[in-house]
Amino acid sequence: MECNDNIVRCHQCPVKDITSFSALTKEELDIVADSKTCVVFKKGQIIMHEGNKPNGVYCIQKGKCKTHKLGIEGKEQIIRFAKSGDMLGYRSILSDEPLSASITALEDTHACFVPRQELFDIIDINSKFSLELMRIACHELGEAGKIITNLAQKTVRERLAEMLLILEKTFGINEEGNLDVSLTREEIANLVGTATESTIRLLSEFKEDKLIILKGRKIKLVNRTKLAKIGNVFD
Amino acid sequence: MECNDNIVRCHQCPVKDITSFSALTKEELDIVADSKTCVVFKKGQIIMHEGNKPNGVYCIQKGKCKTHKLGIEGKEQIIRFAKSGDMLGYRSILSDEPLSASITALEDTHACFVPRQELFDIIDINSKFSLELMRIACHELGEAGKIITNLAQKTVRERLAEMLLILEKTFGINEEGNLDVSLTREEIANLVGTATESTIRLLSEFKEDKLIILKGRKIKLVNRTKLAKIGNVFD
DNA sequence: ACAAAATTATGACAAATATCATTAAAAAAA
DNA sequence: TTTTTTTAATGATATTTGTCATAATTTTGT
Repeated sequence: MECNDNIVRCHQCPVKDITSFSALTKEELDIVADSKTCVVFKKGQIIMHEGNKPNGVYCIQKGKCKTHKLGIEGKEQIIRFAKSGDMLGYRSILSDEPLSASITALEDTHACFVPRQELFDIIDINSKFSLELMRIACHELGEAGKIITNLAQKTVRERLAEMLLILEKTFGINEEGNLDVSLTREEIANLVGTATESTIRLLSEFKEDKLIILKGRKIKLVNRTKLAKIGNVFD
Repeated sequence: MECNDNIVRCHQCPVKDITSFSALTKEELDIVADSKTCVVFKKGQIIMHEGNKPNGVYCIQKGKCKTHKLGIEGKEQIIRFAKSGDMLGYRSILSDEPLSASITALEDTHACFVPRQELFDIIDINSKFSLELMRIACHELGEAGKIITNLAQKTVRERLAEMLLILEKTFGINEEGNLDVSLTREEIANLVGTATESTIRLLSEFKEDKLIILKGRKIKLVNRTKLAKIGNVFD
């Protein structure tokens, strides 16, 4: 799992410019490069565990993760996703609270661990970096408000239609034109906030109505306009 | 509405120590004191409007507010509350996005407006203040995750029971022992994410079952243990 | 490739919740 | 206070969604 070959240092990291670390000076990036550890998580592996106190954050170089909380009777609720360039665990570090959710790799994921202290050291000397962290946290807070409103007011059908569009926006599509993320029906249900059976039924309906094409876990969106209409998506 | 009598300057402000401004030096607090404007909002008045770009934040000295988003067909969704010591509009300012929600006074509310530029000036020179802002935003993000999980997994009945306990925790109780906040049934519904009629019915049930006492908008919690059990509240 | 395990699919039914309609009560305005 | 408006209460009914059961299919591990 540990692959501490710092041959690719942060300065050459392909995701450097899309992370908060883009706000760092060359010297500050040295601090990160010297203290960071490279790690690979296998598909399905838990990266961070709800309730724990992490010693730092992970910066995803390549891969996809889900952030999920334990709900009633152990049922998983997926809160959000993370992909290349995203930082994991910063909420817990910056609020000085235990992790409010677990993070699990959806596919093999390469990430760099940056220790807590180095983060705080940089926050202390670089207000641009601090602002960038605030921007991310506050943006996420706005997104959370949208999700809350949708969960509270939309039907399962509406939420599922919207979620398919969100998944495409988040992960894009692959060569075959399918959503570039593989989720079980149960995971989709845990994301939409419904029973697995309901998700299966509604996806089948969408397929019947030629809005999507299903091939196992491969999902291809066909009629985005109609999906947006069903999902009451206006933006 | 404007009451720019700076007789009570920030240094003597009763809520100074419970706000992020507690991280400021005397000199930095001077900057705030010199640039701030005192304002009073009447009950029901909109303080900030969803979609707008605010020019600064409000710091609540006294009063209560609701933060609410427009949902499907104009239906209001209450996202969170704010009270003495809370800052309004910081999410939008720090993410440089339009307001994701409106803020309305639930009762006459005294607040101080601090212009955007002064905030950024202080962020630039005081990392302790920046960290405090991050702490608040990240804490709220954790709370949002809990709300998402509850909305996705709990029944309306469970959410209403839990919400009564949350309202008590947030606003406390007054001399008469009632929740120290006055909300219409519709507002409670818009908070819980259900139809007004369902809220009315369930509150009546809770009253029947001697869990609460209702007198118009006055709500007194009687059996908190049972409410917590119904609401699947464990903490 | 094969067996075992997990996931997906579908039907039947139950439960929760929304909607619409109407009346009663309370709060706000004149 | 009195009137007007808004809010609360309640019944009847429709709709949505969840639950349980079972079978088919796919994925995973060996």
